[in-house]
Amino acid sequence: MPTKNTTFENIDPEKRQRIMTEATREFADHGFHQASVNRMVNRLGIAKGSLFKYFGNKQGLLEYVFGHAVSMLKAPLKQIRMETQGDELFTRIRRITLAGADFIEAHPHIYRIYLKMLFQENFPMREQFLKKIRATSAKFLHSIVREAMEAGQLRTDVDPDMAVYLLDTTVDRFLQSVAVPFLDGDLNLHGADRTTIETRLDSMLDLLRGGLSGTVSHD
Amino acid sequence: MPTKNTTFENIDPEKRQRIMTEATREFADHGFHQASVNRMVNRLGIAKGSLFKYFGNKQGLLEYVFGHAVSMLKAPLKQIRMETQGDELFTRIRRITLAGADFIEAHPHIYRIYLKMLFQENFPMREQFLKKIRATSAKFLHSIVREAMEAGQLRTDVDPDMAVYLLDTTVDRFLQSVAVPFLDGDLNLHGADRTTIETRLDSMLDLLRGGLSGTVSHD
Amino acid sequence: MPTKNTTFENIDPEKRQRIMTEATREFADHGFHQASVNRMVNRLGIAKGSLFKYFGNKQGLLEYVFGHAVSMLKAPLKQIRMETQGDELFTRIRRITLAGADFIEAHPHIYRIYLKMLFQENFPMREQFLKKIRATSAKFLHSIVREAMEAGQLRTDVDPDMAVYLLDTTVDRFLQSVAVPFLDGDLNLHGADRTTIETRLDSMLDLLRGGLSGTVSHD
Amino acid sequence: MPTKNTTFENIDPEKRQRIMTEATREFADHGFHQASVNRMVNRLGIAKGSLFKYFGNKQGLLEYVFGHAVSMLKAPLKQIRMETQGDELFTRIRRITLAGADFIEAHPHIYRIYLKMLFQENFPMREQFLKKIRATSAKFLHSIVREAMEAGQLRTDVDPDMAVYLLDTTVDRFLQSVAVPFLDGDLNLHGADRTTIETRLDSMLDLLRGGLSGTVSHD
DNA sequence: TATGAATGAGCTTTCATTCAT
DNA sequence: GATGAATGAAAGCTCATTCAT
Repeated sequence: MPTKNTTFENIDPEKRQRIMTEATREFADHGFHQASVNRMVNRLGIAKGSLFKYFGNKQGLLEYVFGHAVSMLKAPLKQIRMETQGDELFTRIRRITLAGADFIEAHPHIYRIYLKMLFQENFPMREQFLKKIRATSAKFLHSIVREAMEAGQLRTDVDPDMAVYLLDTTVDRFLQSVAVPFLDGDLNLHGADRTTIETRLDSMLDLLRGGLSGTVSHD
Repeated sequence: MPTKNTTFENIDPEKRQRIMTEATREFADHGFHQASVNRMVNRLGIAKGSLFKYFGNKQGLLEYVFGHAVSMLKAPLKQIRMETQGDELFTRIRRITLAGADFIEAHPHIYRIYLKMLFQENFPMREQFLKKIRATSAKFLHSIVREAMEAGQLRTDVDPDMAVYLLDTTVDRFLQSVAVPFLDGDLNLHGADRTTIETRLDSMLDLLRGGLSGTVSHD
Repeated sequence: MPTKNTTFENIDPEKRQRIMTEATREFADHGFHQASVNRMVNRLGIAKGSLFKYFGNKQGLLEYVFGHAVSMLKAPLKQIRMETQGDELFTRIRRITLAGADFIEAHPHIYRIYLKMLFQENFPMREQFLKKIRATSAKFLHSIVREAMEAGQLRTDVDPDMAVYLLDTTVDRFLQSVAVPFLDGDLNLHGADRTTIETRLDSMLDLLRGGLSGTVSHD
Repeated sequence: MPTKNTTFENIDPEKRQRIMTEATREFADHGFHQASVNRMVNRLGIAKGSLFKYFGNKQGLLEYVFGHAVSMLKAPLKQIRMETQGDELFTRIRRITLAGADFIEAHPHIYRIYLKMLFQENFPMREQFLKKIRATSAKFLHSIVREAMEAGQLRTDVDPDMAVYLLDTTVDRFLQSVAVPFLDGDLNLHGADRTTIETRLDSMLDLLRGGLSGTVSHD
């Protein structure tokens, strides 16, 4: 969540929006250390001192951007959880994944910051940020897996942790495939249109459903 | 593969090895732009000019390091392909995944460079490097999927591209879970011992096998 | 003396006092150039623009602070001069020195500003300020030395200027020893209690009396 | 003493000298925080990076300058101590003071750095530097006071610590009077010629001798 | 061939001061 | 009269790269 910051909160909302957009883009393009405050203020056409007045330092800006991003994620996530209450497990996963794809399309920079943070160990606040994100995600998946087990939609011999992990992995990597080139194999998911994405996702979930819920041949 | 580089190839092999190790570590720790040639030469105790004589510039060094890494990957990969010729699909996948885990444990820096490259768009040579790697991996998986289909180990209605994608995804993300914190959920794969890794992998492949090859309940 | 400054003189006296205290502290801690107007207004919780309205610029603030300090010095100095009228030379010096130590204890920041000004050549208004202070001090000492000579309390062959210088030096350095570490040798004057200070001062003046008056009291 | 610094020690001695002179001047003029590395390199006509290569950072430069200054002080101090072995106390003090005045005239910047350090609490390394200097000075004075007492040149009832303090004070302040305006009263010691300095010093020591030794020479 | 001193553009950050509200 | 957002020059410091020795 945003740091208490009276100056930044008091300026013209349109300007505020431009700064957030530009900063998000810069961090998405370059990560933290390689992001340049100079570049940002030059592109924004504002004074360098202003940015430091708003956020204290470069890391403060990052934290604000991150807080802003998280706050944008919360609303749609909560809505989906409620809307799919009672639905079958894979229907829910499908909805979540597509919502993720929509979010990535609407806010590609935010997702790229998240990916950079995952694989750049010296990203500031990395541990705190990632812990929070992964915990939220894990709690969510655990709850829907539990509900699915109680509804008899999952094989009883499946370790719930493993099920959560597999679903997480699949959803996560699917979204990476949509957002990042080189990770989508011959499925051409990167930058694909919505129809293609849905079709591919359905195929994939179908295969997963076989393992998680189906009768297993080698029993 | 290594750039043609007569000067570097002619120096004392031990020194050559130390330089490769140090450079690999630096790039793994800091990515490309944030890696510091100063730090490398200080730690190595060699002259800065030497490094530039050998590799022209920082990017040249990276390319050499990358070529060196790829050459180290080829041998074990080839060996596994041959050793598992004729084995069942999931047995082969299992072998490949465990070989990957071994490689990561033996050469953690190389794997971290690869991960950094995946998600840092401004990594030099990124496109070329990743295309080559993913192509190799895809070709390999396609060939064993085809062999599995011909041997009747896969449902006939499964799209081969989708099967390759799903296997790739699963193996890839499993290895990330072993190497990177925050990606292993409650399975505690990160930094786990060999036994744990094997057990988890078996559970996971079991679930996948259900989907890819098993009798499907909703047929 | 305070610059004519109607705006500042008209504000709430308590606020005025807080500003003076904070500014004095800041200049005492950091000298002139290193003092930060930002820090002051942050600590005071007032608007930056207000300070500049009151004093024009940073130097104006310093001048006001200095004038304020001088005005606080005048009263006790005048009182001592009158109270010790007719007393023996060293009794007067003793009273003055102890009054100085009291002032330093009551207003440590003021004394530290004075010391900083002495040895920082680029302190604004330095020449004017120091000339005024030293002139006051010199005039005072000259008058009591003259009175002492007329009263036959000093050797007749002593150069009055030299006597003034020696007394000034001794008093001045004694006060520095009380206020600044590293200047008190093994006498431990820095931060000492009043009793210790008086004892040390008496010993010292005793030795000086021997040289200046030609009589050694303890023989 | 100078930090181990191979790069700086390897460059052209003349350039090295120019850098030391310029840096000493800058610190003498502006203290530490207000001293500008930019200004130094501009005046020197060298690259900014070079200075940081030599000394790591601004503080490293200061430490080197300080070490250099101390090393320049040691030789003459040692020589005087030996040359005046067996001389009468005040003869020794006289020699030391005049040597101090010579040093200040030859190296005015060094002395001004010392003064700045005394009264600027946030001078880096201040405690360590001052402790070392004052300890050396105190040890020296203690030894010659002890020798004087053993030779019967001091009143037996004088506290040796007090004698050391008084001598230290007097010498120290005399040197300040020579180096800094506003501290010399009507004696006009600041910037005075050697003859004037010697005459004033003799008068002053004469007065001190009266108090410390119990004999008044001019009676 | 190997060295390492020199470079200067670039970085993040601070600050006194101005002025529209 | 009070406010506080905006400014931009200057600060300390890092770095890949060059080149004379």
